[in-house]
Amino acid sequence: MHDGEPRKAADERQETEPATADPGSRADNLALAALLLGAAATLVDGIHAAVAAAGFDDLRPSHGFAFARIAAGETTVGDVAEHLGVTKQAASQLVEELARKGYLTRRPHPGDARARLLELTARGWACTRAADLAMAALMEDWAAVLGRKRVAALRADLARVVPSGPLRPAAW
Amino acid sequence: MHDGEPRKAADERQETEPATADPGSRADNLALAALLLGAAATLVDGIHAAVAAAGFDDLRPSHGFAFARIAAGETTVGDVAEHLGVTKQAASQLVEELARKGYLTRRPHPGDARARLLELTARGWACTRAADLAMAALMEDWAAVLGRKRVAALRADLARVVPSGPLRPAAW
DNA sequence: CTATTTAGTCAAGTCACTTGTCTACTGGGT
DNA sequence: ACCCAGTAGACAAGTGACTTGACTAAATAG
Repeated sequence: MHDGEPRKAADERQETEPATADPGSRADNLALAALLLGAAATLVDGIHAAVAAAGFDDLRPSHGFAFARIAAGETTVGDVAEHLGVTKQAASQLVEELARKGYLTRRPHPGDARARLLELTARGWACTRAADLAMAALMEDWAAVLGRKRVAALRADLARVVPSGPLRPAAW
Repeated sequence: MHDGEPRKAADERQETEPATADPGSRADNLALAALLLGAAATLVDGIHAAVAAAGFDDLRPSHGFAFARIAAGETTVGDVAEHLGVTKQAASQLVEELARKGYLTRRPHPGDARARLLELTARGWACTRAADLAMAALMEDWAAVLGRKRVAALRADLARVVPSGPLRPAAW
């Protein structure tokens, strides 16, 4: 935060306003912060509600983050732990719960007898598909209001300022 | 991962509204979702780290959400509870902790002997100021990359699609 | 072949929440 | 004035998702 040059290094035109003035009022900053948190909450809550409505009502939002990693393939408990930012013990408990509820199976790792490969069951895939549909529906709503170009601009702008991370659940 | 649905789901809707047709690919949706969650996490973690570095290292991010409400003035424990989306008991415990650590005081409510008005101490205000500075610095960084106009556009676009809420901590 | 690291689980402790219960105070109704 | 349902808040106990600690078994280095 605020490292290096406060001088502009951007290629966009912004000389119309004094760049040394405040980067937005306190109220504006607070509003943007509230909007970003609200957007994230809307996303997570919306997907969670849709998934629950689709019959998968024994899951919490953070389970979806584990699904995202497992669906990528070649996943172990340790991978889930690192992805979610929790201990291996916590990931092990979470995986055990998902296996007990029929969302995934654990099979021996072909090349390492200590590890176990996690694979989604049909139910797990159905749940993932429901989450994808809910997310697409939400984005469709946004596109209906803003237009696809502005949604794309939103994505592009955020990509330039947000450090890419492993898409882990919020921890606060 | 993608074996679930190669189906394109070409809806019957014609180009009556080109903006509502295809909301974007699954990868794009996922990317935007990841960016929004990442932005929220960056914000919260950044502010929390800056506040801790300023000497207020005995606070958790969710305390900041309580500060935001209390700083607005005329706040009771029940207000904090509603604002944070937790029970009154949880809010009471949180307030007790903040009072014990010297961030706020509880004084009798002038018009209701049951209630107690919460007020930030000098330390509480200093902490709030540190959080504001950190937030402003982060926004300045964003403005340095995107330009002030695009940050404003970000705020305006999000305001159109995100339902306004009480700025409460994430619960997932 | 021994020593160290790694994957995963079992067990117990932690802590921010919850529900349940209580007191004290408010305010409206008859 | 009184009664009484409703509200503000705190105390106590329980819950559950996490943690640290200890352990087994298997891979890997030397």
